[in-house]
Amino acid sequence: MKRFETTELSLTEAAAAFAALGSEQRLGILQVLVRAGPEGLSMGELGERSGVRGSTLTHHLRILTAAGLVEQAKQGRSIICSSIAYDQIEELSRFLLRNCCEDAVPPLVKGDHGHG
Amino acid sequence: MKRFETTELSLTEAAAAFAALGSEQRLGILQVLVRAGPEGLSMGELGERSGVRGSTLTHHLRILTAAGLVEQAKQGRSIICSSIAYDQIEELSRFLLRNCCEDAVPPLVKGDHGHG
DNA sequence: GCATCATTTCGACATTTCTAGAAATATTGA
DNA sequence: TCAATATTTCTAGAAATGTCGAAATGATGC
Repeated sequence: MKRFETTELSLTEAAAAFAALGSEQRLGILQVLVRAGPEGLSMGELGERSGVRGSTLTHHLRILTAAGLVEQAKQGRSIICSSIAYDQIEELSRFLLRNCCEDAVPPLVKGDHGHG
Repeated sequence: MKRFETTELSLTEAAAAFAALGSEQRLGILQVLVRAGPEGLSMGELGERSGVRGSTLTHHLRILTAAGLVEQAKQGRSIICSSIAYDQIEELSRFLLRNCCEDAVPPLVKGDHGHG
């Protein structure tokens, strides 16, 4: 999957992003990156802090980057990973609630049931 | 997993909730429920609108309710399902960004990188 | 009790995802 | 070029998940 623009997420893209978050191991990895802040960490450092290393770490990072949740940039012989969850989360939340109540029974107006 | 209180989500609970959302099929089901609004739909009606029926639908609904995203209530010989994603989404977003930058290098103050 | 309708449980099979070791690639410095 | 470091690709077995039909459960009305 390619990186997301400001354009709306498709069902397929959103499901992939949620699936990426839906693993304790990957959520832990992302948490380490969120804690590390925008400067990011190398794969090696990330592996040490998260407890996931080598090919397994590569595997999970591929999924997280494909989902648009993490960015990777080459720097010397390291790969620096940093969370870009900040942008994605909002988009995913929007996705979940969009079209809310569109098919509800007539007396109920779109968005009019008090959940914010 | 039991229903969530206002208490903070654990890593395990959050991962389960995201995993529940991480299937195109379940996301479609949830979308139908969100569109239907708070009144909800019976399993049968939900099956027709989502295109997922019988034991497969039961299977996915079990996952969605366990994740705290859908509620089920018996009514006559039907089971009425309704989305409670409204509450859960906020909690999940909070989960993803919590502890942000906590481990960042000193010059950077917690939360101070302009994505907020 | 019996027939019917709505939904779930069970069991089997197909598919996907996870994990990890070994080999491969790429960068750096001597 | 060689050795060391950092990471990825390849491969395959193990584990989890998804799908579906058939039988089972449970509610309703006659």
